[in-house]
Amino acid sequence: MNAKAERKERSHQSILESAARLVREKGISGARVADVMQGADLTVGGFYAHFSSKDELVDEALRRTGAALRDGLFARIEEKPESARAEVILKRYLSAAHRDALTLGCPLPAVVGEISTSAPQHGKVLGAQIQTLASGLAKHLPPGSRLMAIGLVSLMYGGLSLARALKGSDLSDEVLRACRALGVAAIRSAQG
Amino acid sequence: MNAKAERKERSHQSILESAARLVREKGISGARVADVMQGADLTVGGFYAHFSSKDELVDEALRRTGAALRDGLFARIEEKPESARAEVILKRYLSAAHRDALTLGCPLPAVVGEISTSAPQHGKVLGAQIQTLASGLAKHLPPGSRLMAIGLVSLMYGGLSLARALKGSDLSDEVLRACRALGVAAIRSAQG
DNA sequence: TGTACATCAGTGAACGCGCGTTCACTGATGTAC
DNA sequence: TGTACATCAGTGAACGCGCGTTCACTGATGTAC
Repeated sequence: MNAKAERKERSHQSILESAARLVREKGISGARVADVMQGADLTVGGFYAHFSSKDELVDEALRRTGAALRDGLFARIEEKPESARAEVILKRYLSAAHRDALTLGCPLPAVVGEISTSAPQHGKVLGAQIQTLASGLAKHLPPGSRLMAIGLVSLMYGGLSLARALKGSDLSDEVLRACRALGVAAIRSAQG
Repeated sequence: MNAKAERKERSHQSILESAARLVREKGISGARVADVMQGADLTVGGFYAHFSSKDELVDEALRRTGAALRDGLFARIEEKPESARAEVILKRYLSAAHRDALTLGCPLPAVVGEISTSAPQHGKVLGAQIQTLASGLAKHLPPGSRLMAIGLVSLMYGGLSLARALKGSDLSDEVLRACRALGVAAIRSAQG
């Protein structure tokens, strides 16, 4: 029970990574089980040896993409001067690079809209991810800025989401620019 | 060709209204043709006497919901003192009532996420709606506030979208409150 | 160590259901004379 | 005005396809003795 279990674990991770990519790019309903398996170099039938349902996979994929997003946003943030950190996080999130990297980065734009018509557990998972993200951002704002962090997360999500939906038009770039300006002004005024 | 044409026109409007309701509530893919027709007290088969495809219906529904949203947001806004107007619009949009009125109000939360995987024309229509909304808001901000208006629209959309996705949790109300605070601060600082 | 059997991840096809679209038909409204 | 025919919005069933899930089977890995 060694090589066999290891191989299975590798497959499990491949499936999750493939699902994470597809969920970010096409949302929950857009991430078809057959496509997920193909992305992991496997065939559909084997899926249920790893997950009891698509919904279970989606829950895990949401947690994984949330963690990956935070890793990226907060990476090496201690290297920046303390007062610049929140601004750096905001600008990383609201960058053209992040908008264009569909299979990486934030899953929220693809996922939030279909949450209320999908399995209720997904809403719980998403809520937890958003809380965690806001808390992470709040650490780089003055004490007592919990609500401000939530507002900034909403602004970031809203901007990225619209920018992706409008991708290819001038408006898409303007949205990113406008949200960065609005966010930066808010952060600076909070820092007094 | 009178009573007949009138009846057809009434049906046409019923179908559009039904589609507008369903698109706001469940998004594009969630607004099934059969359900739309049922909502208009008609049966599926008759649909294609009115629209050549579901995509054509969706385009018209998006335009209609956009116009209805603006009507609501900007209604009787001249009755308010000039300096309070932008704030009133922001608060109308980011209200719990608007969050809870799924079949009325803004279609963006249900629709934006699936735009990039749906018919390209829908993206065009949506872009135009967003432009128009931002322009309408800009009229109630100091001259030259186009970018600020775009940022505010992004914030409003982001907040409402998250609040609807998180509906039922405390976080949902906090999101609305946080976005109102952030938006109000931005408007006031723009007004100097 | 070798041999017979057990396990189980992965395959590929099938099943059932939902959805957009099509189509033969109906019956009320309208037109021709 | 009345009568025979034409039109066409709306019906209800069927079609085709996509998708989640199931299932009989395979073959490599592991276990018992």
